[in-house]
Amino acid sequence: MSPKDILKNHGLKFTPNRELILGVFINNKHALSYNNLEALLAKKLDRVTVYRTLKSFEESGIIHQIHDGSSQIKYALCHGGTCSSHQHSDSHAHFRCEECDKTFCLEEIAIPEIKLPAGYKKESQSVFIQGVCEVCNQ
Amino acid sequence: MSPKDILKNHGLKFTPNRELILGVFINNKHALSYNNLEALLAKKLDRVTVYRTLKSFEESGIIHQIHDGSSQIKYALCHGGTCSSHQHSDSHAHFRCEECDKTFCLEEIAIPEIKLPAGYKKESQSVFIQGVCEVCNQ
DNA sequence: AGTTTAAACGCAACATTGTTGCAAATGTAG
DNA sequence: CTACATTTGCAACAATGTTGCGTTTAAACT
Repeated sequence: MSPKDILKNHGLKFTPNRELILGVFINNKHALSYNNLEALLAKKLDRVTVYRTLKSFEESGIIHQIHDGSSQIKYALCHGGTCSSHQHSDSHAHFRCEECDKTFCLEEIAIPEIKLPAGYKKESQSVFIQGVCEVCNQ
Repeated sequence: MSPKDILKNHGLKFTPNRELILGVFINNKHALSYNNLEALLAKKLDRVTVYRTLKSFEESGIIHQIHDGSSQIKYALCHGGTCSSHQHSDSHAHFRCEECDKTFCLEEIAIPEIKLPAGYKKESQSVFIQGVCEVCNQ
């Protein structure tokens, strides 16, 4: 699906800036911070535009936030079409490789049920794993 | 154990500032960000001092970092004496209550083994759960 | 195609979070 | 009590993110 179609399907206007930013996500399999994004964007976009674009992508279910150990919030494409506005089915685990320092989604693995102590109610959970990825572990 | 003893046991000098900050952690069961800490410290300490104190507490195994969904890093006391310099046995889950907006450690619950895809090597993992805590869930 | 209109954009300014260098103050060992 | 390394506070800086506002632009509608 082209960037244009993705934007339209999520009810967003198609603009050159959005096409650029979405393209960077499509071409990179790992999660991106604002910092990463800026480095990958040849053309300089205003910082505000980038942040606002990230926010609208997130709110329309195109990307989701990932909090890895770093101080920056990273973003990655949502897959499977299960994400929508304000309801991210962000149920997969995230993995950061300590060698290449990339963070990505592990859609494949199942996350076992985690039991809370009595009295607690669970709304969402996130599992974050650090180690060495399959590319670096060779 | 008094703040003075805790500091001595971890090889840190005893100073009024450190006593104050450690006291705030002892009196609060939940994790604290710099922001929280500043609000709880009656006496105004310099921002630099607080950050440096947090860093030395962390490096000596008194507190550990917690990354909850917020943009700020939070800290909580290490329990069980299993943490030491640069080797935090941070194997428990963390929980943030959506009602009282407090984050704390769930030392009690066991975290099931999470299997990675072939080729990946796991070094550490963290489990973060959001929901309603036992106090608010009534 | 031309007009309209709400959305997107860029700029300036600001807020928060965290760090670095340096000189002065202070805790602790001897 | 002295000496010395550590801690502290100040000033300055850097990174990350937000807000307000006037201008531009995508796209819907004649």
